Amino acid sequence: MKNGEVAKQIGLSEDTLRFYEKEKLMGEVPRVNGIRDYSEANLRRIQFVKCLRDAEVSIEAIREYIRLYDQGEQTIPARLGLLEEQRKILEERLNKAKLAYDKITHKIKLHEKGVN
Amino acid sequence: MKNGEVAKQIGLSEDTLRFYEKEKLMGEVPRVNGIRDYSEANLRRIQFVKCLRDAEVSIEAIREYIRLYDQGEQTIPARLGLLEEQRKILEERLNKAKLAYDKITHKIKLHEKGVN
DNA sequence: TCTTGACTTGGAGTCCACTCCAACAGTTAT
DNA sequence: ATAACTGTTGGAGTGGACTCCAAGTCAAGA
Repeated sequence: MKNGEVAKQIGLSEDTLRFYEKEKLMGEVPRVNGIRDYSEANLRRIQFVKCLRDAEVSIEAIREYIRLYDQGEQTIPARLGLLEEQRKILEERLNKAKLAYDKITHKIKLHEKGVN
Repeated sequence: MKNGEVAKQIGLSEDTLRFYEKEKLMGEVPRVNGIRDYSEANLRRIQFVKCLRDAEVSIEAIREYIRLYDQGEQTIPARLGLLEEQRKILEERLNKAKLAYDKITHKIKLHEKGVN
């Protein structure tokens, strides 16, 4: 599958896909006549990366996770540590979003009641 | 209350406080001998802005909300629209964070079971 | 054969939200 | 009164994550 098709299917720009490759988030991407031909494994990884990026996990953290992953079994403890860390960050973000959401909801309610 | 004290109390850098003022997020900040002397109203606003920024609401959106707020009652409908919009964005973010969180949790579980 | 269109690369540019800095001023402690 | 501290301004610099662009290659269709 070529870059343009993947971009369309996954919902990322072609540039972003190339950028992620440069940033070592996707491992080896095979070429046919110099043209990218993403494998199934590539696609799964892109999906995973996109999911993490959607949740605003940093490129840096994703790269580190993948670097470990590609080194095999003995990095599992390190990977676990990294995942837990990201989980904490996400939890924090969730809480902050929730808080702002609630404050906004509260403000809306005040408006609706004509209090404000 | 002076810039440094406010920074310490609220948990923002002094530069950030000045930056927010430049970006029109704080309205008038009174000066004594050219030195900022934040009022109670200023402080409440800073708190609110911080809460929104913690939830990653853009400076742009915050500025717009505040611009409306400072124009009084007749902007309430517009403000409501803006708040609803931000609420939607936050909801989206929450969902994405939740999704990534779940995927990561799932991956951790797989590791714990030694599957991966 | 010529054009169109999708692809390649390396590198520059953009946007956002800060963050740092130089140069200066006023207050406080010794 | 001199140093240390805390503040001021305008403007430049930073880091992250893209996004755009020029110049080129290659394959397929009119």
